[in-house]
Amino acid sequence: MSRPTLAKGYEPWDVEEKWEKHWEENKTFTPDVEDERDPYSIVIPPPNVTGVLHMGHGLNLTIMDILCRFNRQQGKNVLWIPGTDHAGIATQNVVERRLKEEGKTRDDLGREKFIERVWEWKKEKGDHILSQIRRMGASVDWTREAFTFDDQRAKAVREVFVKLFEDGLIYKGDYIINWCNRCHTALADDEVEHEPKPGKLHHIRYSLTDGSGDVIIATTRPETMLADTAIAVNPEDDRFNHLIGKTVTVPLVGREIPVIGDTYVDIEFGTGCLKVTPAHDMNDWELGRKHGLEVIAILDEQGYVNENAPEKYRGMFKEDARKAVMDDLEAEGRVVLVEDHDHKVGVCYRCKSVIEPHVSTQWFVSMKPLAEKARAAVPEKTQIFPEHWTKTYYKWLDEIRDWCISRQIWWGHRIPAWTCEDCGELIVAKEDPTSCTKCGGSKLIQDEDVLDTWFSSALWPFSTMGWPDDSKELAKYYPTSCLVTGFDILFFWVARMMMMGLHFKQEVPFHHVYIHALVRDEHGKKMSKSTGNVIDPLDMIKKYGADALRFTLASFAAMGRDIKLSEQRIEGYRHFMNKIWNAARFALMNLPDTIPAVELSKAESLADKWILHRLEEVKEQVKVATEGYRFNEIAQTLYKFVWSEFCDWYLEMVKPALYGEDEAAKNTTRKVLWTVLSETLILLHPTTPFITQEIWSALPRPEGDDRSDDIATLAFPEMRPELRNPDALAEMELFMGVVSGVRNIRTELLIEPARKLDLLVRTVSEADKVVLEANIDLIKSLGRLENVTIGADVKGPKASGSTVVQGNEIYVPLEGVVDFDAELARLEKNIVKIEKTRVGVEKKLGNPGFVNNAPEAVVEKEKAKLAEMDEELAKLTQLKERLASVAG
RNA sequence: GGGCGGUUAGCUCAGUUGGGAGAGCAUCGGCCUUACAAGCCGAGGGUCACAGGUUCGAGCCCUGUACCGCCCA
Repeated sequence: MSRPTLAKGYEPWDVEEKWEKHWEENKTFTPDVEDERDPYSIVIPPPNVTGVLHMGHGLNLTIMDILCRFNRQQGKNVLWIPGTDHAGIATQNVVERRLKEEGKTRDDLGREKFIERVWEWKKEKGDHILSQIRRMGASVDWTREAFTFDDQRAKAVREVFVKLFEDGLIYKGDYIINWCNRCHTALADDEVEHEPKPGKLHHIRYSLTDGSGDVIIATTRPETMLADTAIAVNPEDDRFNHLIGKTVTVPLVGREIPVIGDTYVDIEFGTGCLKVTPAHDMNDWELGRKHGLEVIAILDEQGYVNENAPEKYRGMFKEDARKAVMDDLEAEGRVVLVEDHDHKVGVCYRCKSVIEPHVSTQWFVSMKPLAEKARAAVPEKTQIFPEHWTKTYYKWLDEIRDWCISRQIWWGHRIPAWTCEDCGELIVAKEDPTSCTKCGGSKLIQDEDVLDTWFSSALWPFSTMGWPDDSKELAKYYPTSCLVTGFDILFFWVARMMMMGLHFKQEVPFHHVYIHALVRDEHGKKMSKSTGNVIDPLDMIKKYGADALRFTLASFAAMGRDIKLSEQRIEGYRHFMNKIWNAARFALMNLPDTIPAVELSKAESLADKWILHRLEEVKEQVKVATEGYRFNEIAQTLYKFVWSEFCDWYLEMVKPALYGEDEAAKNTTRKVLWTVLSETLILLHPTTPFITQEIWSALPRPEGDDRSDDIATLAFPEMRPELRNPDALAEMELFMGVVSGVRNIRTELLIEPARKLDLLVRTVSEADKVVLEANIDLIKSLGRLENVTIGADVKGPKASGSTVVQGNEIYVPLEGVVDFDAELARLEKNIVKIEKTRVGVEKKLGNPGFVNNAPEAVVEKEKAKLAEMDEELAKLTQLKERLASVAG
């Protein structure tokens, strides 16, 4: 078949689109469930269906894709399930905003029509993010795409709700919840974010009912005093503990309330006296429950004062009520002090409006029994990486409160609970009931509320595999191998999946959890639209290609650190893509249509032996790094190998052989070049799938190599321990040292690069002499040299640029070429440099503690180092003196 | 207030059982050397936040301090 030729520079756009389509159309990543090989499975953290791809998704997808592609290479049966999340509140908000543009509200449409509108919107716009996932190159199985609100997932949700209800783990009750006035819904504790806001601390005087004095309390929310049902002091506070048991009168209201004692009260804070308002503060609610206090709510669901407050304030919005209350207190002379006080205010994680604690009837899941099992499973059944997140996971589970799962919105799984209008029976059922199970009546009213989106997300690892139905997928791929996510949803999501997995599958949902960093901007700020510092992954893909973006993200993904992304880095790695591309172009220009069948062990040239040795090391390093989730190490290892070794040295060294007449040597090198390139492509493939695929498909093969043109299906390169060759590594170091030495002399003495120089090497050993002589032509070409003389008795002219490489003296004759002062200075610089490190080593060896206690190998190494430096110093000094005698 | 993480070159960051401080970018100098100027060759640059401790030896382990960030109350 004819193979494509490569363009001069790498143009990612067409290439990426081509392979993305190819993979999806060929179902390359749809695994065979019947396949007997070991499974490896991942479920995608479903992005909001309303969302657009951001850098966090980019990182998340890159990491999962590296893992999936790598495990395919390892011969695993890999399943990666994609999908989206119906994002109840967020999605409803989006559609409501659209309606508003038409001048309508959701109530104008009614529940049924409104939900139809949301589905329409979802079809039209909602799947946008899925195409963005495709652009990242994610090797997901598109045939198994799931949605948290589709029919199969709805079935799972009902099953779970009913089962939990029957197990007594779901209940309905009055509780103080976080209420978003704007979204008109309850929020779970962890859906509330805390933002620092400037505020005031108001000191207000209450009078003891018995007339024996006053109590001054401090509050940030004076309007809630209308709902006070107690005053609390710390029983250890000698200033106030004598008040416990007395009563005070609430100003403006006239209600008589008790003074209670509780160590919860912070003696240092404010006045040391706390007003207790169970209906409007989370902590006060707890306090109220503990002390059996009355609960009086004076604000309604929209934030207006209700009929439980004195008539004067009714109908006022809370902010206005605050002002009115303060004015009236002022008039009564009860305001003692108002001071500035910055405090943290809870805001809705969706709309950022201030959260109002609110007492209402909601549905809850009892967390304690579920949490205990989820806690116990880590780290025995599920390990968290990096490990330190385990502690945070425990802490949250230990302090967990019941989970409020009802939401007062329309877009979501409606709670499968019905009330019989005739007898009041509550029916919870998987199938919609037609008649009351108790009285047989047919007037059944379904609960208006829907479930928290995270309720369905919590089932994701098994609901995506067809649960509650029996499925081959569940048998094969559950538990999943690894969950990859950011720490911001460790609680929202990960812990709850653990609970649900353990409760319903009796097994953890994943063996590993890899927590990756948050992506921030280059100054460490969280990227947000309002700050305007968002780096859009799609923009980056358009500019630099998906591979460059992926490689950048991988190279930044060191464990346990935030990522500060800058566009410059992406640009830098795009250059790397181009480097790979051009190395491949070079190879293609110099490889025949059929790669010669030469045994790699027959490779004789230093370059071949060395690069094969390095390739073995790199294969091992990449494998170990990937297995250890050290993605930055994968990137670093490959970058260095490809650029600094393969391109900078190997390709330069094989040019003469490839251009030469010696057919045997040429064929060996062709085979080695092809091997190193093709295996490196496979190693790079999980990180940069597109460019490696494109090159691979253009690459010729040896006779009998019938591997697929699709690099995504190839196995990890086999390890060839017999090609490891430490001698070649050492010889190469000598070779590179000599070439670099010459180059250094040339550049530092400002000799024109084009000018041919001579070189004399006085070798220190026969072995070194053999190595250098064997590669004399390469030394000439890489050093731009004319005549090279190597030998133990070589005498360099005094007027030379010179240096010492592993004891071998290097002379570049410079008579008439250079100014001697510059060379003297250069030698001196080298001497000083070595002397500096010598001092440290000498000191170390002079310390008996070191010589006696350190491992012998370490001591020997230091001794050898000292000897080498001494030799080098002696020679350099001699060279300097010789030159000085001529120059003088 | 409690918990967690961070502090290494001008910038962004590596540094895995404690044993010669590294990379990329940026900077400086020189090159269109026939795969690549998105490139090549070379150079400069660091009291590893601070103070103690353990050790023959600490960027790494322990204690404390300062500053920055995040989470929770």
